[in-house]
Amino acid sequence: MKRSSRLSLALHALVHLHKQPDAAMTSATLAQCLMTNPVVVRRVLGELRDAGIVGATKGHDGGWRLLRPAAEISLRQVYAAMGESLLIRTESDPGDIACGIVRSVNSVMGEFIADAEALLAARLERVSLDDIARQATPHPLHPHQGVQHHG
Amino acid sequence: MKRSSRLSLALHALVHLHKQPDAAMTSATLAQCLMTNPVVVRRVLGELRDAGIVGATKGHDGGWRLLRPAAEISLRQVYAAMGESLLIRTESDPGDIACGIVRSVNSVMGEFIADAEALLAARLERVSLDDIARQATPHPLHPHQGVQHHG
DNA sequence: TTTCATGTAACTTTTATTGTTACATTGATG
DNA sequence: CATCAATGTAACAATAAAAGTTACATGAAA
Repeated sequence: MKRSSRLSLALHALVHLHKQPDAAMTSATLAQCLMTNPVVVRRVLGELRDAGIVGATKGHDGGWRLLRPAAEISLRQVYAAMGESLLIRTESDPGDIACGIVRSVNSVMGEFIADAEALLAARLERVSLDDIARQATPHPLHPHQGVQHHG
Repeated sequence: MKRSSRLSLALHALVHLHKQPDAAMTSATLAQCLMTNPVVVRRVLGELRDAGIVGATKGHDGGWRLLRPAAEISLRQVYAAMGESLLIRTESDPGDIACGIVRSVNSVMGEFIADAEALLAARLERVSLDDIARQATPHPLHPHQGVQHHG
């Protein structure tokens, strides 16, 4: 896996854990599913563990498990746990801040970004891990749920 | 300038052009203001030229000018001209799409991102280049305008 | 026709991310 | 208690994206 974000990697792993609720999955197994490296899996899931979303056990039959039902894990929680922003960085180099124009560009954009972050977080709160899992194996009577718009 | 986005570079350049309406500014002069390279300036402003936001003239006394009043240039237009997304990429590697879970993660996130893009664009439409310029040299009676929230 | 500017291609450097190796740590199990 | 199997983490290598640089063609004005 070359060009993916940690967020979608995390979601992918979480859905796998959700679909295998009876046994823990090792980083090695997950790495095969995600086409990446076990250490990368541990790095990403480690952050979700610190946030109380998954649990890890060592030793025989150890591995990773979901700690909560998928319907109670929102994408907002996942993305907050990763400490990642959905928005690109727009600030300039620290050296530039002497210029008043740079400062005001940073200030205006910074306010905008902070505002937008909150807005996006509120929308991510409405999508759960279960929503993704259901779309992966759609129920016959509810073939396409999709993201909830304009709610 | 090492770690900055093209968008804030563009905004910074545009404010400089706005504050010097009588003469064209060369990429070399702008590069000094922005602490970067003339070619980088030309690359960024070239996209704004294609979008009709700035004009470039060659030869003696040539350089860059704003083609419209700053109050009529919205940040949405600028960011659209750069063909850049404010949101990070979340898709996985093309090789992964065989997995149904990856497809549904991509699908859910893709819908979300598209939705969010539209939302952010609508908000950027409300901020103009003039808003940034006024904050850089605040008017005594309106010392701090800020970004228009919740309007 | 000389000069000064943009336009652009090609390449180098830098930075961030991801992948990898190696090893310490911890818990179950015989 | 020794062993095996897993996570935890540090350190390093490889890769990709972004920015910086050089070089030169093109066009407009004096």
